[in-house]
Amino acid sequence: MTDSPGGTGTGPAAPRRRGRPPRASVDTGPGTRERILAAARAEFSDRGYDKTSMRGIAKAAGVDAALVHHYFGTKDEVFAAAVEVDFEPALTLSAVLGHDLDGVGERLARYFLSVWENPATRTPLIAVIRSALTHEAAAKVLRGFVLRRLLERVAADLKVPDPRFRAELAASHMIGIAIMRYVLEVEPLASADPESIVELVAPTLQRYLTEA
Amino acid sequence: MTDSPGGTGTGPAAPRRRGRPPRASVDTGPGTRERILAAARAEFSDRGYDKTSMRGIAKAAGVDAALVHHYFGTKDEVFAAAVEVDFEPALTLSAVLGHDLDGVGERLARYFLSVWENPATRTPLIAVIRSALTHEAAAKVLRGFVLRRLLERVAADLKVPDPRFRAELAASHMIGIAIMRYVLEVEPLASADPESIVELVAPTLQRYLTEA
DNA sequence: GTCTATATCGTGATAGAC
DNA sequence: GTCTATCACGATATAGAC
Repeated sequence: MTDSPGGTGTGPAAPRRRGRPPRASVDTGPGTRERILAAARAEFSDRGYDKTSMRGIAKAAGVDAALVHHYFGTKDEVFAAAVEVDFEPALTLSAVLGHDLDGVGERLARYFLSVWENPATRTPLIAVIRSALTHEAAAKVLRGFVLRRLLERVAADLKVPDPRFRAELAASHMIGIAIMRYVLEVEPLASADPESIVELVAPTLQRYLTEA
Repeated sequence: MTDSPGGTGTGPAAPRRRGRPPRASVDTGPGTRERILAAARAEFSDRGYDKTSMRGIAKAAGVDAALVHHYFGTKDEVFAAAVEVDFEPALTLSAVLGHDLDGVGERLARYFLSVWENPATRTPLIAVIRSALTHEAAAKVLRGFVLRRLLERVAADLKVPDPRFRAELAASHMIGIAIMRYVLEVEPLASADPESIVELVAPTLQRYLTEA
């Protein structure tokens, strides 16, 4: 059984490579992979998971559709790679929660807006939120990563009854703002000065997170 | 012209109704049309616009797919008919905003939760929200109807600077709560007692809508 | 490594039999 | 009124030529 390349010579004995790793490992192309990822992020962010097609990603990246499959495999894997945001929130969150809880509302509001005002971090976040309401994989990302890890971290430092509940109320407000301002782009919220939002929202967060 | 039922007696003279309107007015079926609408609401609510198919609606309603087309025409029309909520918000809103702005935060929070706790009103709302982030027609419904008409009505009564902005901040919080509690079903928010939510959220709304 | 060609499926919508 | 049959289209994914 199992042809060894040499064999007896009876057939053409096309030497079928045996040990070749299944997925392209060398990655010679210049920035092809990165271009595809950037295009995927933009597409998922603009259209959400379902309405984004592999063809559309490929066209936006200027490559062939089969290449996307070649690099990432299935569509779900493209999505996962596209929204995988590398910033480590634990670090920055420590600075936000910081030493005491005085002024945590304002620091949190400002941190939240800074993340969303920066296009590099905003794009994958919009992609996740847009897709989370209709696609289960995206919902898992939102629930598991953003909410679980962030909320647990925040709730751990609170000194109020039902800290998890308080943290979720704060999060619900920020998610609502993100949707209306960055996804739905409802005016005048969409064009409002970030500082004017901080000014009004900070006391709310402060109350949820600290006031008994 | 036009046969009178008695006639001359030549035929069996089955008395054909004369004024019969073109589209099934009598609705002979038990509640076929209503069953389709209910199934459509459920499907749109569970899956969002894009992932809901005419075939799926038909199967859930126990009818043929072509019937859905026959009754409603296009998929967009089915959606429009399914989410068209008949409650007149202007009336109830008047009671919420009421005479003075004292306690408007609590009345608004309680009204908001009562609408979402009632399955009859919740289902089409979830359908709209689920679809709004990916489907333009649904976004139009949310933007134009819910936000425009409700927000304008609320903002008109406020006595603060930037009333529209204030009303949107309040709305963003309620939308965020609706998404986390009813769509994503994040715990413990999803199972929390409505009154405990009112208790914490009411002061926030009150401040946004009244405090200078 | 890159792309052409294609297999397979599900979609919305329509025409027409009964 | 209800359903069968079908069209035209776009989707994911794969096989294989160069």
